[in-house]
Amino acid sequence: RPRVLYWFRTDLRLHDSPALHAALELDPECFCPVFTWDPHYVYRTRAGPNRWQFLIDSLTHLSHALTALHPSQTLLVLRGPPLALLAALLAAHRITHLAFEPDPDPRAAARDARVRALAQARGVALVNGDRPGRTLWDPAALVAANAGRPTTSLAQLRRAAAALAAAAEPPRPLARPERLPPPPPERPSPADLERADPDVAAGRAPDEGLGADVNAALRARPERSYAGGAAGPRADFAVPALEELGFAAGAATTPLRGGEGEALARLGAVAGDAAFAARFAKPATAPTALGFGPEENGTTGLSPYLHFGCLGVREFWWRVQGVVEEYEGRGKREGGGAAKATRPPESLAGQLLFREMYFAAQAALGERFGRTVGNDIVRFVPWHLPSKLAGPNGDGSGLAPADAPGPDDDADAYRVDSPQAHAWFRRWRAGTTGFPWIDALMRQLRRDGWVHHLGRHALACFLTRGGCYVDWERGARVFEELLLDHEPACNAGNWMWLSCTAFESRFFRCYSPVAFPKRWDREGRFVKRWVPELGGFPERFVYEPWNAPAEVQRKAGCAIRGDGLSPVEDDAGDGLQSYPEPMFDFAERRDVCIRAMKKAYRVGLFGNDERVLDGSWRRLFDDEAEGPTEGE
DNA sequence: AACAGTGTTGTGTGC
DNA sequence: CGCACACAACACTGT
Repeated sequence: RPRVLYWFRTDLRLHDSPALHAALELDPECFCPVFTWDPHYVYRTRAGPNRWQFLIDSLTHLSHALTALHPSQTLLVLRGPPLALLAALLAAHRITHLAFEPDPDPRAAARDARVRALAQARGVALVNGDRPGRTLWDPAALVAANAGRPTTSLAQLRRAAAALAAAAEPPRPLARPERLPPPPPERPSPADLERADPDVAAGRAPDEGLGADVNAALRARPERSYAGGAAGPRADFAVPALEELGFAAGAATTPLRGGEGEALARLGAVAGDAAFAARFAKPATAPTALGFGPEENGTTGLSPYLHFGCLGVREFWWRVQGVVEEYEGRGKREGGGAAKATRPPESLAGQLLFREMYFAAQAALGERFGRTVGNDIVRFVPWHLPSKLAGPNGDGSGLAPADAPGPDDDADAYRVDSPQAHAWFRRWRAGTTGFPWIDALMRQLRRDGWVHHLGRHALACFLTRGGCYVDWERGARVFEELLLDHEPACNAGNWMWLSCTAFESRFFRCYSPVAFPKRWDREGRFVKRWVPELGGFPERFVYEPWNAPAEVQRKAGCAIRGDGLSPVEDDAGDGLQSYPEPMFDFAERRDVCIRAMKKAYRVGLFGNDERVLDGSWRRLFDDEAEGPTEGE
C-alpha cells in the first residue's frame, strides 16, 4: 500500500484541498504531514511580525486539526532547506508518494522543479490533485485560453475562463477528510535529517546562497529558528515561536488570528448573512469601517485566510453562490420586488475573479510581473526612487532589480534621485505625512496588517501618480512587509493598477486625501481612531487640520507642527500634542503628477523597452516632467 | 477607418 | 442631499 508524504506549503487547511484529497484517495497505509520551515521563506520573504504570527497560528491550528482526525498525527515542522529534508524523509519512511499543492508563485517554481526531479529520481510518485488548489482555474490554462497573453481585464479573464470549461464555472469544493491514516510508525530521527544538511547539523542558519536576511532590521534579536536543528529546540518538530524568529514576544499587534477554523467561522458568518453576501458591492463598502461585516459597512476580512490557504477559494466561491441562489429564489417566491443579487465586478464573486485575473497575468509573465524591468504590460514612468537594476554593468541586462538585499532603507535597493521624494516616501511609510486620512490608513496597516481595499487605493495613488511621484515598486515592498494577505500577484497587480501603469489608465482620476474619505465618514471617526492626536478637532478640520486656526488647534489640544520625521516634544511648553504639517500642497502636487503622467503616456515606453534598460529613456523626457532627467 | 460605449470604486460645482 | 455635468482625455472592444 502507498506510503504518503504530504508537504504542506501555502495550503494550511484540510477542506477543499485537491492534493490532499487525491493523496487520501490512495488509501495509504501511512500518511506523514510535514511543513518545511524553509530558509528561503524565513530570510527572503519581507514580512513583519504580524504575518509571521499569522503563519504560526495557522500551522498550530493545522497540527491540532490533524490530531483530531488521528490521535497520533501532528504536523511535523522540519527546519531547513526543503530539498535536503524531503530527500531524507523519502528514504527514512520508504515513501512511495509525495503529495503537495502546486504553487503558482513564480518564485516557488525553481524549488518545486527540484523537488519534482528528486521524487522522480527516487521513483516516488507525485500527487498534485486534479485541479489547482490555490485558484479557481489553472492560471497557465487561462493564459493559453487568452492567446498566451496576460489577462489585463476582467472581460479577458472571463472569456478565458468560459473557454476552459463548458460550464464556465469553477469545480465544486472537495470535502474535508473524515479520518486520516496513521503516521509512519517511527518519527524521523533529527540526526538523520540533520545529516542531510551540514549547516543544520552544525546548528547554523542554512546557507544556500541566500544572501542577506531581508528582515534583519525588523528583528529585535538575531534569527534563531535553525539553531536547534531540524526538529527544533525541543527536538519535537513543533511550530516555531515568534521569539525564535528574533521578534519580541507580543510584537504581533494584529487582532486577526490565523487558522482554518477561524477562516471557516468567518466564512460562515459571511454566508450566514444572506443580504450581506448576496448584495455585496465593493465600491459601496466603506474604507473607513472600524470593523468587518455588514454592521460597519465593511468587507469580509477573508483575504489573509485565502493567502495562507486556510480558506479554499472554491469553498468561498460556492458558499457565496449558494447564498446568492437562495436569496434570488426567495425574492422570486415572495413576488413583487425581487431581491436582486449583485454581479461581478462588484459582487463577492467579482472580487475572486480579480484575484484570478492577477494570478493569470502573473502566470504569463513570471517574476517580471512584480517589477517594471522586462515587464511588457507595465508602462514606464520615470518615477522617483526607482529600483536599481542588476547585471554586470548595472544596465539591467540581468533583468532582476537589485532590490533583494536589505529592507527599503538600504540605499542599494533603489536610487535616491530626489531627497525630497525620499523624505515623502519615509513619511508615507511611517504614517506621518500630515494628511490624516493617509496617516490613519498607514497606521492601521502597521498595527492590524490589513486595510480596506479602497484605503489601499488611497495609499497607493498618493504615493505614486497622485502626490509623491514615487515608484510603485517602493510602495509594493512596504505592503509586502506589512500586509497579512500579501499575495505577490495581487499586490503587484494592484500597485500597477493604482499607479496607472497597467490595467488602468485614467490617471486624471485622482484620489483626494480630503474629499475621498468624506463619502463615508464626514465626522472622521476612522481618522480619530487611528490618529488619536486629532481627536479634539471639529468635523470641519479633521481631514485638513492645518487649516484650523491656532485657537481651534489649542482647544483641540493638538498643534499642527513638525516635519513628520523628527519627533516634536509634546510638551513644547504649551501642553499640546503634535501632529505634523502636511508635507506638500496636495492640489499642486496633483497637477504636477498629472502633467508628468501625461508626458510619460505620450512617450509611451513599456517595461520591456530597450530604452528603459539602457538609460536612453532620459533623452525622451524633458525636465518639466517632474524632476531633472539629465545627468545624475 | 471612425466612432461610441465602457471600464470595480474621482473631484468640484451648481441646481 | 441627490444628481448632472465639466474637468481633460486613456485603452480596449464592438459596431
